[in-house]
Parts: sequence; C-alpha cells; structure tokens
Amino acid sequence: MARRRQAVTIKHVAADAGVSLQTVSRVINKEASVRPEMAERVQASIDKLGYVPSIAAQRMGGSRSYLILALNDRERTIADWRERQGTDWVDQMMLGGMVKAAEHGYRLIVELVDTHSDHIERELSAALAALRPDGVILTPPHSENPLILKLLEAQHVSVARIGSLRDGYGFALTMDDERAGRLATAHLAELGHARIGFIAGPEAYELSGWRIEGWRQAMAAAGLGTEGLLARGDFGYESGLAATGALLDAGATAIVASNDRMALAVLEVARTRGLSIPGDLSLVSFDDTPIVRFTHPPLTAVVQPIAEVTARAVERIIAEQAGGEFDPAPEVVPASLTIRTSTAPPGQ
Amino acid sequence: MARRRQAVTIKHVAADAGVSLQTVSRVINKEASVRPEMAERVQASIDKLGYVPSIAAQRMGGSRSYLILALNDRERTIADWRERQGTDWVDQMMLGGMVKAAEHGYRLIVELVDTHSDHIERELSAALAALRPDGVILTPPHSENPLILKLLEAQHVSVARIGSLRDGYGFALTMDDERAGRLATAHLAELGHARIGFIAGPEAYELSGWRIEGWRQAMAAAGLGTEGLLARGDFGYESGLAATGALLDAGATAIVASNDRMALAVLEVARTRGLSIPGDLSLVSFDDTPIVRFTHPPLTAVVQPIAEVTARAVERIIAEQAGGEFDPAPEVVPASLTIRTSTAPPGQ
DNA sequence: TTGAAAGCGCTAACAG
DNA sequence: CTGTTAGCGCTTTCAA
Repeated sequence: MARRRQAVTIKHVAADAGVSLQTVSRVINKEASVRPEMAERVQASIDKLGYVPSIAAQRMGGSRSYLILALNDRERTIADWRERQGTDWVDQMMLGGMVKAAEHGYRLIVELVDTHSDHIERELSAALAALRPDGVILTPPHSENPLILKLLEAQHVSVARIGSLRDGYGFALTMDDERAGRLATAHLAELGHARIGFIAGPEAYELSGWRIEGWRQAMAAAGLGTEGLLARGDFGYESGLAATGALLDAGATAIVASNDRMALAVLEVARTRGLSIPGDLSLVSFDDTPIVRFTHPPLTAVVQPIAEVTARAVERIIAEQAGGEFDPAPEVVPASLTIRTSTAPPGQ
Repeated sequence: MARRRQAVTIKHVAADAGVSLQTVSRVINKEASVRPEMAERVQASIDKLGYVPSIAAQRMGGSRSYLILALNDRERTIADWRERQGTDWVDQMMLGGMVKAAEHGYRLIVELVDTHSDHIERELSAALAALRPDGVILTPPHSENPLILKLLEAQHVSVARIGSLRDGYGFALTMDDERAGRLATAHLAELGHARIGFIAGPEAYELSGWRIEGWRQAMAAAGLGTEGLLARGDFGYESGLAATGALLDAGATAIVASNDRMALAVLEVARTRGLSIPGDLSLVSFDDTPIVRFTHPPLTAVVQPIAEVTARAVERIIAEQAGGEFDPAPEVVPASLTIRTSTAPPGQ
C-alpha cells in the first residue's frame, strides 16, 4: 500500500501564486476580503495546477465536510433492492439529492440504519463520528424519531426531515400526503364512485395517517360515507390481498392503495375474483414506481416528487451551512396524480 | 454554523485507558504489537466511550480513507433515473457494494462522470483529490478507458474493473457475457429455433462484442447459420424497434436482445405486426430488470449478478488495502438464465 | 511492546 | 486586505 500524498496542495498553489496559504484558503472559500486582482491571480494558479482541496483536510481544519448523509431504513431498503420489484425510492433520492449536492461541491452518502431498538443510535452515532457530515436527510419512518433528532441536535448537524410536518429540530419537508389522498379520492368521486375504499399504510409511518385524512376529507366533500371502506395494510403484498378482500366485501367499486405493492395485490385479487379493471373496479396506486406503468392496465397513480423534495432538502442544508437564515416552516412539494387506464366510471 | 468538534477522540480514550495515543491507534488498527491485556483494556475504554475514529483524521494521518468510489456514466444513469423504467443497475451495485463495504467499515460513494472528452479526466481528478478514496470501481463503458486507468494508476488507487476481461491496471471482474450470450442462444436452439436473431449493444461497450461472440458460438454449436441475424442497437428503445424489424424481415423466429429496453421494443414490434409471443416469436432479454417480470408475457432473461460482482469488487479492493496478495486473473461471476414464458418451440 | 515527536492539508484566530 | 501562528485527530516515524 503506497503512501499516497496529495499531489497538489494549498502550499503549491500559494507558492505558485506567491501568496500565503491563508490567502489561497480565502479564495477557495470565496471570502470577501480578498482583492479582486489577488483572487484572480490565485484562481489562475489553482486552475493551472488543477488544485482541488481535500475535504478531509478541510474538515480537520474546522470547516465543513461537504458530506450529506441520506438515512434510509436498512431492512426495507435492502428488501426492495433484493426483490427487484422496481421500487426506485433511493434512485429518486439520488437523482434529486446527489445531483444537487454535486452542483455545490457536496457529496451525498446513502446510509442504511436499523430502525429497531437502540441499534439506530449506535449506528447513527458511529456514522456521525466517522464522517462528520454537515447535514443529515431523514426519510420515513425516521423523520420524526425523537431519539435520532435528539442525537442530531446535540451534534449541531443540519437536519432535513422528509415526509414530516411536525416541527422539531431541523426542518420538515412534505409531499403533502393529505392533499394527495384527497386528489386520488376526488378523482374517483368525480368519476361517479360512491364506495371508494382506502388501503392504508402502517401506523409507524406518519404519512399513513395523512393519506387517510385526505381520503376522509374528499369523501366528506363528495358527501360519501366511509363505513367499512378503510382497511389497514403494512405496505406489503400480503397485507394488500387481505385488505382488498375486505374492501370488496364491503362493496367498494374503487380502491386507493397506499403504495404500489398493495396496488399490485388489488390487481391480483381482482383477477382471481374475475373482476375487470377498470370495468368492475377502479384502482389508484399511491406510488408511481416503474412497474405500475407495465401492469395491465397501467395504473392511475399519485406521483410523489421524491427527487424534487430531496433536492430541496440538500439545498436547504447547504444554505444553512453557508449561514443562511433558517425558515422553520415545513416546505411543501406537492404530489400530483397521473391518470392512466385503471380508473373509469363505475359499472361501465 | 456552530464549530463542531469531535465529541470523543483518541485522546479521551487514551486518557481513560491510561495509555498513549499511539497504543490506542494500534488497537484501532489491529496491529499485532500490543499486549492482549493492554488491547483489551483499550478496547474496553473505546466501547465505554463509544469512540469511533474520524475517517478524515485517519486519512490526514496518512492512513486509509475508508472510501470507495463507484464510477458510473452520468448521462446514462441520470436518464435511467429520470425515465423510471425500472433499470436498477445502481441499486444492485449498492446492494452488493455498499452493504459489503459497510461490513468492513468502508463507505461506497456513487460518483457520476461525463464520458465525453476530457471532462472525465477533470472530474475524476477532482473527485480523487477531494475524497482520496482507497479504491475506485469502474463500470462499463469506463472499465477499460485508458485515460482513466492511467490517472488512477498514477495515484496508486486500487481499481476494480467491472465488465472487463482485459488486463491492465487494477483487476477485472466479468459476468462472462460470452457465456451468457451462449446460454440464451442455446436455450432457443434447444427449443428448436433455427433462425435466432441477435440485437447487439453499442460498440462502445466491450461486452457487446462478447455477447455477440457467445451467440455466434452457440449458433455454430447448433449447426445454425447467422446470415442476416445480427442487428446492431444502442441499448435504446428506438434502436430496438429498427433492429427487430430487420431481424423479422430476415426470418427470425427467436430474438435475443442485449438489454431490457431493446427487448421491450421487440415486444412492441411483435404487437404491431400481430405476432404472438412466444407463439410466433420467442424472446430473451439480456437484463432481468424489474419490468421484464411485468410484461406480457414475462420475459425469459439473462440475470446479471451485479450485486455479487460489486460485492466482490469491494472485497478485493479492501483486501488489497489490507496488504493482501494481488491476483491478476479476471474474476468471473457467471450470469444465469431465468426462464419465463416468452420462449417456446417455434411455430407452436 | 510502548511512548514521544513530527506532520498530514487545511482553517480559525489573531496580528499587522 | 494579508500573513502568521496554532491547532484539528490521527498515523507515521523514531526512540526507549
């Protein structure tokens, strides 16, 4: 293992430009107190030598680490990757977050943590100690975990909580699940459905409640009853099968599923019961993952702007690092509805 | 921006254990020259204080950075993410690479680079200077790029080249595309097909050639001619449409597509021409991405062990860092064939 | 086997 | 506006 030293350091640049290290450092960090001509001269040396600062050294010097951690639930994420069912949550986070981070010279590091027990505290502490990130992006179901937030607050790390509305340490970003639930439900109501069932996600996810609330509101607004039309799932396929059965038995002519996997279960149950979609049953999925475009029929779905919301999270963390003002209001990046062919008027 | 200092450092551990910094450092790095009782005492302090070394400091001290860069083509990767067609290459790399890296205290950082012109040299140099990774994983079409390899060699960074067979700096890992091509083709030949068309990938990808070679070998082994049965695509949908048309016109009764996107194009052309699959035309895809399980019919496909190969790449990089012996032979993690319902005897 | 000293590349604090 | 001086937390010498 060859001992690798930085090829060109701040010293080389300083020597080349004939200035002190400090001046070079100031130019790198775009500090105001450098004469333009001086800055230009230094920049010329930087470009000439192809100098890029070592983030390890910057971090050691007491500056930023230019690292942002995106925390995701290990178990669920690995299961998604293994099953290869097309869930592209992490990809969308990278699309929005990593690309945005790169624009600012930051890197996004995906970190998987165990949700259970005290593991998460150990794991997170270790990651923080090892990496010393400037910011952490929390995703459901961690976004409002008090243990995590306390830990992060103690370390004064910038925190973005995706899928959260509550205030607390850091700032919240939401895709407005309530509105999304309303949107999906209203679409079905407008088509003429009266018995619109809803398959909720697990309670551990706060957003499950918001989506239910949106459904309730839309039902109320349309003057429809909800009796027997709410079924609880756990985002898994099996739970979707059970929930669908219950809703169908309750006379539902349309179903909103809280995620794509449960929507696939609806499809399956409809098939076994000989129900055509959308002829006999309309279906809206709550994820617009790749597979719902390839099902038969392709599903009308709530599109969650994961990339966009992650990009915003990164931007705000970086702004905070740069000393920007802190706006505590939750940031809303609304979801939308993509209408495909799984929804139609009832009894068509 | 609060000035964040490491909560617990090697100093605290040294003080707690009543030893010198150096001894703690030796324990951390599992050096042999520490008396067991001493090591135990130090370890106890480490556990008690929850100490985790700062990788920035370790790096600064001249040790490893515990960072491994996974280089991917920016344009293609971002396009895949945006289109949301289910391509899960990056996910599979993370599944294999990130998880394996984490087991050893390493982190995998995904880095996107522009393939074109001199961008790549600048970008890669900058990433190396900023991060100082211990290793770099190269993916097609970068795996054998001489500019990249020269740069990496100059910096003495460990390199894993995925999808490569050629020797050169670093070590090569292959999923044995030639064998995979043979496998897919032989499967069709065994079903009784004589006119088996092959839609190749772009020449920029070395593996395109290997797959063609596998197809040729299997055709020869089955005593079949290849006249007019090879069409060149570029991994894109449009190119797949054109290629399919050509192959069908040449009388193909079965087609092997070099990736899932082009396989979808085959499906589409078959539909427009009123050809049933597998009744009138058999189809094998070269990617087992999520969508090919949801097409109608689900596609027989070559499964590429991306996760496994990436895990091996990470393991070997880490072993090399640890001073392990270097085995220059390319590592083969063979692809397999998953048979679904898009293949059947001809004219069935 | 252990410890003390020096330095990695950079920035913060202070002078000038 | 610019330069000097101390570290940051760790590892590598080297010495004991």
